Amino acid sequence: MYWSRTLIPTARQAPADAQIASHQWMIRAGLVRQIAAGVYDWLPLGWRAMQKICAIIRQEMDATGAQELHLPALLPAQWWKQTGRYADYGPLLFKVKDRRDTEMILGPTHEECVTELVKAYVGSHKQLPLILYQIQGKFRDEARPRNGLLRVREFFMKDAYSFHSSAESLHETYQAMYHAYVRIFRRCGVSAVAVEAESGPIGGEASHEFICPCAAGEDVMVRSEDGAYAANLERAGRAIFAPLTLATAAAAPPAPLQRVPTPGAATMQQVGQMLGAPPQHMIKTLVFVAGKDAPRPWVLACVRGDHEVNEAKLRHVAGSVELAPAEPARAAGLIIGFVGPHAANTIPAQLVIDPDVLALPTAIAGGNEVDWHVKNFNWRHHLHPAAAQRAVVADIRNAVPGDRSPAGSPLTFSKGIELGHVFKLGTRYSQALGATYLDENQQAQAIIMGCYGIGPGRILVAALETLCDADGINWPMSIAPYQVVITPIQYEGRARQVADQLHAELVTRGVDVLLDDRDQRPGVKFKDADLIGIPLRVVLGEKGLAAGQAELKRRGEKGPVMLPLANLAAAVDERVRKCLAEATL
RNA sequence: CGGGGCGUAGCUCAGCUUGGCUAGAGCGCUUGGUUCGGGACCAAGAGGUCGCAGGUUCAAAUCCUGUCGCCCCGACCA
Repeated sequence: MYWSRTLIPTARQAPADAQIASHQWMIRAGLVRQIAAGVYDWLPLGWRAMQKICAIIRQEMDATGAQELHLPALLPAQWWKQTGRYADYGPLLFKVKDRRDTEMILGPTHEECVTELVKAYVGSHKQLPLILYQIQGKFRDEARPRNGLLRVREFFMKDAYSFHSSAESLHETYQAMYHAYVRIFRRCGVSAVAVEAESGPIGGEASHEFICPCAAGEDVMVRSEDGAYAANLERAGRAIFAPLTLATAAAAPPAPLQRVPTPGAATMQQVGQMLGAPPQHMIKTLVFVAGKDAPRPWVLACVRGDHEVNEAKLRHVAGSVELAPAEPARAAGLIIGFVGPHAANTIPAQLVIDPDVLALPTAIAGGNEVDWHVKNFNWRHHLHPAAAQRAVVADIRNAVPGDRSPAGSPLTFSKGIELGHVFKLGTRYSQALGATYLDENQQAQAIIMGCYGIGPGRILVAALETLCDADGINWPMSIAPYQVVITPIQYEGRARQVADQLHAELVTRGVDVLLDDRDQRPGVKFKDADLIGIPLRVVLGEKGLAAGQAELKRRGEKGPVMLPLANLAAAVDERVRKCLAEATL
């Protein structure tokens, strides 16, 4: 490709709106253009990189025996209501109506769609296992798109879905996908750490996330110093030393609950300041409702004042829960902001108590009346037997620095970008939608499923976040929009002749090459080449040509190497292959 | 959804407090010339519904009201 015929709008300045490095470089290098919050044009250069990433994903998916297909973005809302995800996704789901008022959605993911497909055509165990995948646009009506291309409303996604007649078969495919993912990220030149994850609203039983460590990431991963444990924050477990029960909790010398006024102080910080006590000595009690059908029972989650309730962990012990709306809770006597565990003495609520907060012999807690807290709370003395009987002690808080892994190694916390996610879904979707097969005994069984997602756009963002330098992008050879840029110092005479010929030969050899034929000063061409980050640059200058030589320089390395003009294309081609091979190792 | 900030040329921004001539600068763009190994210089140009609507006023980029959009923090989130 000749540069003068491309659309590569490089810019000296990034727009003020672009905050993170990847976003700034993407715009300065002319990869994308923003259209609306979380909506972007992919310009030719960015689209080439994206296609390279997708090609690698396709190769690795195909190698696992998966088959690519294409599914619509526009989907009937009906399917989503059937699986319950219409409600679960809530406002995150893009909803549209057609002219006949039929409710449709723009798919954020395609479990329903692909399950309906398989339901229609797969009826026998002999047709299983089956792996299907798609790479296409998906939609989410994000509350707040942000961080450039990291959190957007329309995005590309590779989603693979597997269908099985046994848990063993699912496990086999899960492992195959896991290893394919490791290869994909390595080939794309981005680092990725596999961490245990919650499967979230998508449902299912086992799950790993692949996270690229970098400061701009929105995910928190938790790893143990011994390297044996890695999980995301939502999932991360911790070692509980000397576990307590309500019966063995510390019994402080009996002291009556002392009411203390805390006008307007509904947060731990406010209460702590007002009473001059650190949050570690306070009990935070959050009100949840459980189940789906009214009357939904109350669940009171208690953690230490300086800790955060982890809803996923809470669900493991209390089932499906969500934060209670303030008004109904207040009507029931649970004054949000001033709730204490002893509310369970008078209200039939289940207490779920984190071990750390149970270890407090005497604590400050909500007073169960507006603008009042209590001092001297003790679990043994101030909880009635009935309430204590309903109570459960379990790890329900987020891990924090200072915690140890389940095996006892200190935990470290770092940020990262979620690049991919693999799930064992089980039969959640097949059951909801009636996708069954006949087994050897002619019995109908729900198909067992797995699903495996990768965000190609996030791979690109991760590459930019981790590989750029002061001059611009430094693409890995494998996903660079062009592999080689030819830069004649002046595009005329001998240099032009050599440049044209090298370009033609490289094209013939299948090398992605860009020839900077613009009438620009050398400085401009060098700056632009560095900015858009082409891995190999061939410079044709007067002196070199006179000596029968061209310069070959690797982006990011100091000096060039001189190559003879004879067999120049072959030498460049070989260098490209070498770089590609290194990435595949 | 709560809090904060911002909308003036393709990009970065000034002008707004205290209303008043033809709305400015740098970068980018066009034309001509001189240049040519790391974002050149000179000269001449093109380019604007000052986000939109309404209001106040003799007069609005500037003041008032509403509205739309974008960014950041939080809440939320396969």
